[in-house]
Amino acid sequence: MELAAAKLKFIEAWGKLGSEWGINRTMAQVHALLLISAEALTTEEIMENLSISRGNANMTLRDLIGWGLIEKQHKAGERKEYFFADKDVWNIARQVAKERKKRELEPVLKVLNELSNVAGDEKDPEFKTFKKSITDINKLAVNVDKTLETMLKAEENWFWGSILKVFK
Amino acid sequence: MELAAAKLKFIEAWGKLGSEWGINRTMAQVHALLLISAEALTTEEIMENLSISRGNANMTLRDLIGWGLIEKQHKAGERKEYFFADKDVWNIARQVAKERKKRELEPVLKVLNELSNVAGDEKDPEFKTFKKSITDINKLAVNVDKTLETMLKAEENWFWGSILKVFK
DNA sequence: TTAAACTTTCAAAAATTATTGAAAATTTAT
DNA sequence: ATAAATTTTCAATAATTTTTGAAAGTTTAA
Repeated sequence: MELAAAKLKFIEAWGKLGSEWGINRTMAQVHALLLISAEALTTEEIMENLSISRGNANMTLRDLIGWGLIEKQHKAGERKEYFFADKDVWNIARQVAKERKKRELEPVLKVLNELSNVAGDEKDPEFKTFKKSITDINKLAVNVDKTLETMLKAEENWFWGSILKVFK
Repeated sequence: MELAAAKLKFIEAWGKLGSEWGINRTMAQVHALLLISAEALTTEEIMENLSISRGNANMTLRDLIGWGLIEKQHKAGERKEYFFADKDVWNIARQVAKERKKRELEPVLKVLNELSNVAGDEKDPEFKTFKKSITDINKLAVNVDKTLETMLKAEENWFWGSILKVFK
């Protein structure tokens, strides 16, 4: 396969994966494009490459900066902005984990905590079932949260070394 | 907070979480409803409880069965079908992990593997960057895959015990 | 059989989400 | 200051996803 075809295929696959996990397809594609670009690209180049509008490119790039996945660069003597992706895959994984933990896991943990304290009749099967499900989900969520917390602090080798060694 | 209000709040939170992770909101809500129901429910009851149409309820229930999260039950002397959710949260987590691994991770691993074999000019920075990104992502994905594989086979206590002990 | 009870299907409609593109805003060089 | 280059905004439009609801299909009891 040619490099150009391979790039297209990767951009498509990354976009699909993103959309299956609740991340805007275009955002994932722009990220993919920058991930496999040796050089930083301009908004113009990204627009052309992915056939998207200026407005879309601008908003998507802003979001990607918000996720901590890309950064703006400036070239000496040039007006326009260049965009460059962090290529360290472990950094990327941590950054995504960090953002999703903050945006999605933490709010749910908060709700689960509130719901853990609902008072009711211990003889009522409906109450008992509710309470048990909430408590169990809460425990699982806390474990996931702790593991992510560890991952955020860890070096890649140490993290996978620890996990895979124990599981071998 | 009243049990009724707490149930509503949980259904809403579970639905929101689902939609943020690429799972249809209604599907997550039906799952939530059954998770906190002591008794199996009929399609009719689910429709009323969540204010959704018969068609929607039917399709959603079929999908949930496809995900292995709920099952049909029949009551002696009754025509209609009842639906009941597995309440074991560790089973649920494994089931979701298993399905998403199969549906989403494995196809991506396949593509990454193909892309790992793209030939090109080692002197070309574009080729080198592409190759390195793909190789690194591939390694990460393989590690995730192995960890999920272990999780699928593991008992809850053993799994979290191993992870959290190492990380303490 | 027949018919009532119940479930499934799917084209059309509604709701949601993503994208466009042109105008407004901003920045920079002169 | 002026104007060209560039970026940002956002109302309108398009695309996608979800939901509806009524008709068709199936099952069961008598």
